[in-house]
Amino acid sequence: MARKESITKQMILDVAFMMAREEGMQNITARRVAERANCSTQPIFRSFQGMDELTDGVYDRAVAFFQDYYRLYPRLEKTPFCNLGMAYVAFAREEKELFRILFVPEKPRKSLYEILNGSTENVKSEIQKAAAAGCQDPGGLFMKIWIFIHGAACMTMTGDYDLSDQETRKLLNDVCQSFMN
Amino acid sequence: MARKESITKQMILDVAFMMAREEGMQNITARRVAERANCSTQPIFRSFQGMDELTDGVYDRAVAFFQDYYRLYPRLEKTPFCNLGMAYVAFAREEKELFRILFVPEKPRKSLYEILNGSTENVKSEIQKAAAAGCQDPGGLFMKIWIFIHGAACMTMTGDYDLSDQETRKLLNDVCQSFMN
DNA sequence: CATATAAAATAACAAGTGTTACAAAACATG
DNA sequence: CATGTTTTGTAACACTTGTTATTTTATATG
Repeated sequence: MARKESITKQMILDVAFMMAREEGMQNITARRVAERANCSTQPIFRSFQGMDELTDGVYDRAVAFFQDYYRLYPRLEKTPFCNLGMAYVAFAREEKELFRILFVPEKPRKSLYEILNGSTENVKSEIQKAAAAGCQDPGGLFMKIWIFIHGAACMTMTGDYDLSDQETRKLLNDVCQSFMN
Repeated sequence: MARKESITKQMILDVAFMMAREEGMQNITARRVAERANCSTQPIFRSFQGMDELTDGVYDRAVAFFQDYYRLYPRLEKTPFCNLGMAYVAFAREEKELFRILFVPEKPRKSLYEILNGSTENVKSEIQKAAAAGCQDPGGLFMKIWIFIHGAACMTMTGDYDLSDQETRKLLNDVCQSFMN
């Protein structure tokens, strides 16, 4: 009785998300999304109320993407903090635009902690492990480490920090050691 | 023999810099600058080849502004590192847009180190003091502290870190202590 | 004072934006 | 197969951007 849908909401979100990943959120425009989806701008505005709703969807995908990235990142380090640090810095290096969208946003959406709380239940439990292992004030310890990791990652994103995984590993281990005492 | 210039290059730069300070670089447009300068867009394009040249000038002013800010910031702390940290975090809190322009830029201009080298000759000399005071590898120490400070400042800019000066002071002292051992 | 000349204002152009009105096309059901 | 309904494409509107052509304005010098 009616025409078959050929450009789905998912397809549009896929295209827009890839564009955000490659060029950043501010370069997403209706016509450019349409071009990359090989269609006119019409299917976009059928699936979304407006460009804001589309970029909101892209943002949500970025959150999920990071959480998957972190969940699947190999845990090769000695402590959960170092694992978190290695993954976070690697994300900043490999996904600069997404890192900016998520962790240095111009318009605040979710806070760092909201994003991480979807990913770091394991980390939180590991904080308790650290506490059980004799560390007093594990919350303060986590804050310090997190600030350090965030600094290294932000500098990685901008190119002001460019160490190898091996060097980063050593740095994180050193710093964690320093903070534990 | 000719009309007197009433809108100078300096006036335009002043206006554009204040706009960058309040709303960020990406909101600087020819017409908005003209409006705040109470003139048409014509004097802008007489003084500058194009908007890029104007924003370059704004960036240079931002660099100088930070360097002045840092030079004049009171030195109340026990170590030069803590002084640097307090000033840097305060700048991130009080000048969020300028901090973003300078230290989390989308298009890289000057690196962190280039900007600081205009401000931190004192810091560099203090590193040598630290070395003389018995610290081995003062360069590595400075890097760790700088990463930490940068993390705290970036989180301050985005609102993910919001501690009082007193709490920040304690945190910096703790962390410096940790790194020194 | 008249005038030449530089500066500023006006107004336009071309390009790009979000968004929407309308026409064309495709397809499931009668 | 015809038809009605939904999706898609086309084309436009209103707006904003950088930039420039042209006109108006002010002023230092003759």
